[in-house]
Amino acid sequence: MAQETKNRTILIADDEPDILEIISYNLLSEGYEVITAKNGNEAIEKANFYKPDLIILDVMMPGKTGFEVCSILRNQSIFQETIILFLTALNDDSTEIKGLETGGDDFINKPISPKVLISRINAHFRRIKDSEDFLELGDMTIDREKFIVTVKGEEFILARKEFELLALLASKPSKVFLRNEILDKVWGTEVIVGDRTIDVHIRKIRQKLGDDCITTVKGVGYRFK
Amino acid sequence: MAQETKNRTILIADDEPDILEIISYNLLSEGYEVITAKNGNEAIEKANFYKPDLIILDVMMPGKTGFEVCSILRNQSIFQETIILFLTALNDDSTEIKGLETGGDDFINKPISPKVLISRINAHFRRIKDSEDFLELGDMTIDREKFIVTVKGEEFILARKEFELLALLASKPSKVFLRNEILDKVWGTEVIVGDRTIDVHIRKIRQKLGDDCITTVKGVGYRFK
DNA sequence: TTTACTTATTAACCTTTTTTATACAAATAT
DNA sequence: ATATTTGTATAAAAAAGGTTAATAAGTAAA
Repeated sequence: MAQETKNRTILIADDEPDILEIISYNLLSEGYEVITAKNGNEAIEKANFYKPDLIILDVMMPGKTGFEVCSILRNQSIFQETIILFLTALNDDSTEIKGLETGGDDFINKPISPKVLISRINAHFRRIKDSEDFLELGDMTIDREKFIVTVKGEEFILARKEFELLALLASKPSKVFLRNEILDKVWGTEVIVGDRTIDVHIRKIRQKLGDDCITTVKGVGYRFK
Repeated sequence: MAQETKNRTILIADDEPDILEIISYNLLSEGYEVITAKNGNEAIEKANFYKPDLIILDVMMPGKTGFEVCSILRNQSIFQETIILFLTALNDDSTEIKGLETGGDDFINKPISPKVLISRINAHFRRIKDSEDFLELGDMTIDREKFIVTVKGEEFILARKEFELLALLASKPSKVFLRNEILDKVWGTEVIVGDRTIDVHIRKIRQKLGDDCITTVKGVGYRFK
């Protein structure tokens, strides 16, 4: 399992440097990208900057507690789907329940066995499959790593925004993506673009791959296939 | 949280009747449907029959162990997405790791706190939300995510207001929605539209899906089916 | 660094669809 | 029967999206 790179980023927030180091070491050797934070506020900043796939929060931290960090992040739309786990030495039921009800996905007691932690993390990732690197949809193929789209064996080269837009729509075929949703995920929340920008990109994709791969749902959004 | 029905089924397999009873009681009062099994083979049979959304497996059971049951189920495509949790008194790391690597989603040590168990179960269900976006009503199907309405397998495309109106009426079949209620929920409180607007939309829905799906209750409002 | 080229965005304008208003017919209740 | 409410056709208004071309911003090669 180890060695190869997973393309998945994990943020760990804990005020004990030892814990940070042990966990980092183990996650790195499993192939995860690791970001660390020493307190709650740093965790929020780094989460926003690195947009990790999974976040490990110590409950007791100076400044903001793990629970507070979790609620704040869960209120941001980009962290709605992020896996969040709590870590704590406080081994009591009500704390655990509070953590899970605050929006946490798992709750792990210290002392931690690195192997168990990794197993749990892997188990959580097993359920997430949207960011797969290679999509095969009917006669179309989308390779996120090589940035290549294939229709009936023929290769097409899309520009980056075109590609990301297509990949997003294709990640859930026949789901209608709202314009806001598209803007959030392809352009990010900070960037503001005019209201014809999406259309123009859609048009270019259609021009290259054919009109029928993306359908418009007027007043709502766009849908793949 | 308790009382209302969740429309979610949980299968519990354990050879200790006491455990079965305690967990059943707690899950039932949370609104879950509960199925029980006394051993591994029974668990497999009942899983296939009831197709539960979540399965709780005791590791040590006569006949087949929880791990064996898990592998067998995971090999069947219908249980690929099912949430599976293990329960055991064996509190050691390697067992836990084995459980998670066998395809389990969570691993809980006995003795169990029913409240913690429920919190964990709720946390797992929080990630699965497809059933809310999808309505199935007789021979009609309304998919809020895909914005598709289906009648007897045939797909219909409705405009946004038409869709929202239908989805509202269908959200509580046979409830009569007052005109004001409809205006509030579909148009919002600020917008003011003429008094024939609803009728016109109702007409268009009837035109597309047939006259009988929405009935008029004169002087009161409209009702689905 | 400059040049050539690609990509991203915007603005202007066009087309289509959706939504609403109007007018009148039909239905229903009192 | 009459007043009230709802149904229907039509058309206007509004909204949404499509298209094109121009411009800005990046990138890579010379």
